[in-house]
Amino acid sequence: MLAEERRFRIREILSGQRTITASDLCAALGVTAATVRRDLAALEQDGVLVRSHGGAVSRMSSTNFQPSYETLSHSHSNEKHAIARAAAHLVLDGETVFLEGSTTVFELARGLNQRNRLTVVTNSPTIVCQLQRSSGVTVLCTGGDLQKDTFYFSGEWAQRALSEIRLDKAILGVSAIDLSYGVSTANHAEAQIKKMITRAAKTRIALADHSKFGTQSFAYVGPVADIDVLVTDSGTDPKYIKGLREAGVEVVVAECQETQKGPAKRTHSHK
Amino acid sequence: MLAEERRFRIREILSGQRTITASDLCAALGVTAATVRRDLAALEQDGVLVRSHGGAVSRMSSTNFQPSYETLSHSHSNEKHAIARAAAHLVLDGETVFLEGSTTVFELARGLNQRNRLTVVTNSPTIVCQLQRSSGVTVLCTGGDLQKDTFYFSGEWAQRALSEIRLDKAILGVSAIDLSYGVSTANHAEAQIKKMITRAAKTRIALADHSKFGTQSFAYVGPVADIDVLVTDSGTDPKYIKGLREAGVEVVVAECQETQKGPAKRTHSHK
DNA sequence: GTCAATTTGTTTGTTTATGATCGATTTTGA
DNA sequence: TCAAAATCGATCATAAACAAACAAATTGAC
Repeated sequence: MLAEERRFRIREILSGQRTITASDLCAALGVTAATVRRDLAALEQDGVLVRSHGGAVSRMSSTNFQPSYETLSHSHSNEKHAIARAAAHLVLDGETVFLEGSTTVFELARGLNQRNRLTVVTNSPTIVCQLQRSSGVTVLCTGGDLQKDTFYFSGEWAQRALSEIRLDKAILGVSAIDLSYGVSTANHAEAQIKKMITRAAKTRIALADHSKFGTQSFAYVGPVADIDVLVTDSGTDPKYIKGLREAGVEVVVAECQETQKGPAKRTHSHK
Repeated sequence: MLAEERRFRIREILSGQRTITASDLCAALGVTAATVRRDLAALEQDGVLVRSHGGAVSRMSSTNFQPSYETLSHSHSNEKHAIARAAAHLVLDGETVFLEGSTTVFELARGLNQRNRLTVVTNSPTIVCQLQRSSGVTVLCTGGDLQKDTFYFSGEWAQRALSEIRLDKAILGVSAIDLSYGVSTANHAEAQIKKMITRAAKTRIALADHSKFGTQSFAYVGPVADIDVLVTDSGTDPKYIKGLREAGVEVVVAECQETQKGPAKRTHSHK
């Protein structure tokens, strides 16, 4: 086998999964650890991956494109997974959906890779990268100015793109939700974009884990009644769920399945 | 068997598979390794394939899993690095530049992370991700439809965004350049975008390693005179450089500086 | 036919890729 | 905290692939 072919295979594997161990690669490629290490070093030089003890992490599949998000995603990650999984069921093949950049929505995007005839519009480069190789998903991006803190696009180009489309569904992360004040967010530009997404979509799906409830943030987005479906986790206070349902919001409570991990094949996240 | 016939067979084989080993070709064509190597060298010069130790990788395989530009990034990486480094010097702090998605340009983007007051516009999500953490660089993205084969944005949104801006400099990867035919590319949408970038920029900088010269591709972009500065590597045939300069193009030849490699360095001047 | 130009095969020495070995380092588990 | 296990980086040996020079075969022109 050509060395180039081998490295291509490693890229392939890393496009399907975020991490890979060196010993797995030895087995998969039929070469010794020394060769695998050399390949990984070369690919790291190319910026394809980042090596870590025992294997490597993909740089192209974008979770580690955003350090701030990654640190965030560790907290409540079980809940986020459950919410993302539940919300993914609400997206049907053949639909056109907007995915707004946020950790939970990104989690959801990963689950859409195998879909067919799905059209995804997003303002998040991370989500674009995540879906780049899924052959069954058409990806559009609004473009715009990149916000360095939140890592998605806003500004005139993004707004105009949003003003020109109509979507079956929009999926939004929510950073603060309060029954009386409604939905709010820390960033003015983000609020503006969220408002426009809300206007463009027939069905508005909001994702919020239990820590977001009863909080208010700087920039107002809209009343809770603007939300059609809200997906949250089982840790949410029932009074919020009741209040939302009274306001006409369909609430989906995602159950965290398998609380204890079995023979976990997780990569170590220590630094 | 005629040499021409043999090389055609190699092209045929490579249209069906992404890689081929030299020994397989010896067996398939009934010639010695020396002849195969000569054929591969000729086909590489034509831009049909890229040689790698033990065989060659097709450059035409867009049917394949990954965009070829990503696959090829490691071959010629020395030249690409040199070109990217030289081109980065042409970008000055305070300017507004367009970076068009291609491996070499991506390489360049990595070198811009430390800049100050730089504004980068791009149609490549990869470049967006590359520059996301650089505090001194403002990033804008055209948005648009994501091309699954080449991995950048095109389409109406991208075109309109480009029609509304004026840039100090545009940096474009070139996939095929011929003195008489001009610049061309394999993809119609890409050609369209390249034309618009050319129109929007005051100074047009093209990056092309030596393998791109003397080749033609499907979609016409424009005459070589549209290029203001062309950066290439030292492996380019002087006749092309002379021709470009006669056409009014400023040509920069990037020298591959010998890096950490050992002392045994010999200069075998290619042709 | 001869002769020159081209192409192909062969030889030779060099370079590259790979696997094995050996300490050094890191991780893991007690 | 320590010790065992795994992984790493560096180095070396070997075999394959390489470039270059040369020789042999082929081709085409005269």
